[in-house]
Amino acid sequence: MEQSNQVDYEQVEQQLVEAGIKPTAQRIAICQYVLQQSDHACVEEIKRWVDAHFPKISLATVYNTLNLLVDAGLLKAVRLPESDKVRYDSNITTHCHFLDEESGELEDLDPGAFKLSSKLGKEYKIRDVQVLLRGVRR
Amino acid sequence: MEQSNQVDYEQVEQQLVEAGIKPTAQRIAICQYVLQQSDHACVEEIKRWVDAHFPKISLATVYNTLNLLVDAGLLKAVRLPESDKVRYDSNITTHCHFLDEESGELEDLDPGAFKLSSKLGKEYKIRDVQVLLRGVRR
DNA sequence: ATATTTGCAAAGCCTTTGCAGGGGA
DNA sequence: TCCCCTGCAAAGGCTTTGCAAATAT
Repeated sequence: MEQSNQVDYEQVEQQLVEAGIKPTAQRIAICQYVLQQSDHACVEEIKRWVDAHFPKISLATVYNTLNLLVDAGLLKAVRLPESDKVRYDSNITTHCHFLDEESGELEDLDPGAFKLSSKLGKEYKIRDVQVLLRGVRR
Repeated sequence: MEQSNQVDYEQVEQQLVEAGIKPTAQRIAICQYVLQQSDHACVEEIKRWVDAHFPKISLATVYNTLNLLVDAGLLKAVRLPESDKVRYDSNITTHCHFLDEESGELEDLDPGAFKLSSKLGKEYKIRDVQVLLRGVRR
């Protein structure tokens, strides 16, 4: 497991090109983790993974790349009130998060599990919806 | 306008006592703003207001007091992905926020304007719900 | 050859903390 | 008096930035 397989590599490379981002080796490495494998990872985790799978990379490059991906719309940045750390979510569809306040774990909820009905006036143009449920899971 | 009136003062003092917080002059000053007048203010704004209405206070005390209020449940901390700054919300009921991405303004939405229905399994014990709509308002 | 990207280190921003001095009960 | 609070300054954590060296086309 955790092998950097060829499929991921090429798929990610193509995603970058399509987004107008030059697919450097560092960026591809980061994307293999962040777009394909990780789940709400923070920079620290991303750096750790890349360090284990790529000869050498600087923290600054990790940050630069993640910002690039967010700006390109390939990734969403998520920030929880209790932490200074940004988490990165490759699920860019509108979905709902559940935060287990005991474990700190953040998970995606089944989109069918809830429904948000809005009766907002037409003056509101909604571009994104973020829903965070917090509690505990037994 | 912006007078520190007696009604606010006493009301806030009582809230603090009820929450088990010693009502010092600094804390009351902060609360007069943050519990009574401000709307999603950040520390910077709070400090500015208090400086204008109270002889002298340190930034550390502002932070300490806000954390105290949050821990006591009198205030909610809100953090938007695009900012490092925490905002403080005295509306502690479950409600929905709208962020105008052009002005950066955060407003409460009418609770009747939307509804969140959840069909989550019983293993989920929800303690809080945070909904943020983002977009523009014409 | 030329335009980008990388990497290091330093700086930046917001928030927290240690500790001495001060004030209220 | 005694305890808690305040305020300063320093530290802390995360992220960004400046700039020179390295890289790719």
